[in-house]
Amino acid sequence: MSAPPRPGRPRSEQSRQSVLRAASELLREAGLRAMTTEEIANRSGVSKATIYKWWPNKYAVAIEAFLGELMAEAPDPDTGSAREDILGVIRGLAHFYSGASGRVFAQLVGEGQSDTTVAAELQAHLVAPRRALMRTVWDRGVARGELRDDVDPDVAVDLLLGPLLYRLLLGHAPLDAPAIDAIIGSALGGLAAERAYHQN
Amino acid sequence: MSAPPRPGRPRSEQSRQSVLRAASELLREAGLRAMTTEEIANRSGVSKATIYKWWPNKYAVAIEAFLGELMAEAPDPDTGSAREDILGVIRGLAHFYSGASGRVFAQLVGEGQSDTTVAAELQAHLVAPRRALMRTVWDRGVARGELRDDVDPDVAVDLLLGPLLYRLLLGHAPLDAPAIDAIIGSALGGLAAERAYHQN
Amino acid sequence: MSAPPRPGRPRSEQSRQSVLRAASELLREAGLRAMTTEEIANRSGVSKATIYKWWPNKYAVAIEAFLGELMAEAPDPDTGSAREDILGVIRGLAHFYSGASGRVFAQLVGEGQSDTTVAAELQAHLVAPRRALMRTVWDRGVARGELRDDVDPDVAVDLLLGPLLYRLLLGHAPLDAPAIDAIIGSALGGLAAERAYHQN
Amino acid sequence: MSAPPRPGRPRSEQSRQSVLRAASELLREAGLRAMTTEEIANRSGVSKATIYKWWPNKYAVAIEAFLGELMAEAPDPDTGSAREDILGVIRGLAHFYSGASGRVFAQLVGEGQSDTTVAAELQAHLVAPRRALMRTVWDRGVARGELRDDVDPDVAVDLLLGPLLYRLLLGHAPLDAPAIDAIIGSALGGLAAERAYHQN
DNA sequence: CGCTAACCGAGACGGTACGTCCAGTCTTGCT
DNA sequence: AGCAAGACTGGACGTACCGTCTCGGTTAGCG
Repeated sequence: MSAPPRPGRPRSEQSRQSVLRAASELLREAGLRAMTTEEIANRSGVSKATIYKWWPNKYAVAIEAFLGELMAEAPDPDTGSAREDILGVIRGLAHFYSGASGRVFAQLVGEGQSDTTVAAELQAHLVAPRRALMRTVWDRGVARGELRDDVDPDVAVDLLLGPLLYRLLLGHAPLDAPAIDAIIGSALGGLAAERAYHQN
Repeated sequence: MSAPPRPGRPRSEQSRQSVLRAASELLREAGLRAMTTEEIANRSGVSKATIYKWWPNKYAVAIEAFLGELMAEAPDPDTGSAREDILGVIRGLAHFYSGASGRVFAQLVGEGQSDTTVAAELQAHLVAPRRALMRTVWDRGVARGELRDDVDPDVAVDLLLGPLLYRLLLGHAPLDAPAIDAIIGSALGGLAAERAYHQN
Repeated sequence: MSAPPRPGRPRSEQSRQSVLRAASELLREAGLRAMTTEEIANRSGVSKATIYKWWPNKYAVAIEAFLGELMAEAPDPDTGSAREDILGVIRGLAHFYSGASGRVFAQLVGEGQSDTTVAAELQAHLVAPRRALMRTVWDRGVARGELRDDVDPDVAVDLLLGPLLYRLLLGHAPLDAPAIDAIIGSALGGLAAERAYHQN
Repeated sequence: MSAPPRPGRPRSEQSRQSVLRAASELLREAGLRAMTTEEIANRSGVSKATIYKWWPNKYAVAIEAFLGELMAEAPDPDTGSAREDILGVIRGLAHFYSGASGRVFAQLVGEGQSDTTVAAELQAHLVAPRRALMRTVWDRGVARGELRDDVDPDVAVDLLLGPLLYRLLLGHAPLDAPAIDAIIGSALGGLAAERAYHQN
């Protein structure tokens, strides 16, 4: 049931948490790049050697700290209406992106462009789960006949989430409630004037 | 009309080009982060002091080098069909994103998450022009009655470009031709099963 | 008579010997400075905590390991001739200095320059006994009238042993048999051309 | 005549001196082992990177700092008497060994036991010159008939200098004036009771 | 045609963070 | 109690890169 008692002094849970807490604060105060391992060590009272023993570099710490904060996964709203479900998920996401966490997330994505490890971690822990949730919502809507069954689900998810990321990372326009509603509305309704226009 | 003739030796055009060429090579070979000013100086035969005299830091060099390569702006296809115009523009963009330039662009966007200056330069020189082009195409489609006139053009552009950026930056799915066509097809046709479903 | 039986598990003699044996090997293979407590622990199968429980630091382990190897003290030759006695002692010493033990000894002396404890241990266990032996030989020679009775015995011992240490520690010349004989011969005979020259 | 003007900014002589001065102070205050490169950088106002550019490690800095302090080489007394010449040189040396410089020198010799580079530097700059001076004095004494011509000069020098080093490094007895005189007196006069005793 | 201002290559420099290493201590649970 | 295993603090190490700063030498174009 519990972990097999391994010999030797066990890893200090308190140290782990102090490090993650300190990293979390620094991420908000200074940002990912400006945060230094040294400062994490100072704030947390945990020595640099210990930090490097458990994490390969500050980005790994940042990701774990960031994930720890998200606590619970975003819940599946399941309102009975595909449109409302989608809006629910996306609004939650937009709210997350708009706050301090959004900046940190964006910086992690940025780092991921040059650091494969960061990208993989992000993919596994932050991107995939959200795509999966959206996929669940999508499949339900299709099953109920509210959403098109001739659209590749991956494409559909990209169409719903892509614009948010685009705004978060390029920052050319806000991510407020009206914007979200307009984006989702247009994604569902389509951009072409005539339905017949679509013939893929 | 032309530059007022200033006293003293004029800036060396050859140095400028050597630097940009060297930076360009390094961007492809090593990536944005791994590229060092020192190495640009070595390869170009231009001293670090001169580089710092004309550019504030290596990111400015990278952006200028990167822009110089793009040469001509993407042209407006203007085929007579809004759908074809959009496909033309997006296919060109996807091709660009899929190559080596795409990686560099992604790294620049990544850097922009922590560096306001980089973000602003990207916005001005790489993001805005493309949005503008897409906007032109969009407006023409609306005028011809092929595209909806009740959708905010900014939202429409986000819907068309967002999924591409999403795939480029998160890398969860490819950016090949079939994917592009599916994305654009779905964006135009909408995700909802019934047109009436849309009522924004 | 025997040790008072203390409560609890007694110190493991086997651990002690494993540590000393491992330290001994490492001293020869890597030298005093490069030898780490960690490695002693690994090789000996004795934990670092146990090592630090019984020795204050790695130098103490090194000294004890080193002493253990010397086993028997150098014997007093007592040949009947002071000259031969001196040569016997010094030759033994030179032989010892010339081998691997000599390097270790030199490194310990080196460490003693910055670490008082090491210096004191060396003094007590390695330097004093040899000086004492040499002093015994000296006194016997004086008593027999072979050696001068107007020379401070400490000075005499320094004169006989000093050149050896000098060669060991500065390494400017070898410590082979002819060199030893020449040194002792000159020390006994004196450097001045005329005996009368000496008038201290 | 002067150095050929090499391109680039010349090495800062001021930095060099600041580093050496700071190292010198620290050697006296803290000793060789306790002195850190970091602290040299702080005191001197010279960055660590610059220090590591010009010296491979703190021991190289220490040696250069130490040598710089010795300024002039010890002069050849040349009094006309070999005995007086020897006494002059040795007394100067003993005085040097007895002071703060002596401790530093001893620590350097100690370090030299584990670090070949340090040993070589010491040999070249501190040991060899003194042996050379002593050799000069020796040869003159031999030429004048005051010193024995049947003793290997290297052995003679070892006999004169060895006991000093021995006392410096093992610290079993002082290096004061009477000790010096006794040592040199005995070295010249020899330890054997009868001159005939010597027959090497 | 020579003056002079601005250019430029070479490379030293201060600063800052990095990631590593080792000494020595502390904490488990087993023997 | 002793002990193996191994986590932990503290602090120095040497490296790397950034952006600034001298040097000496070069190169327009004005006077």
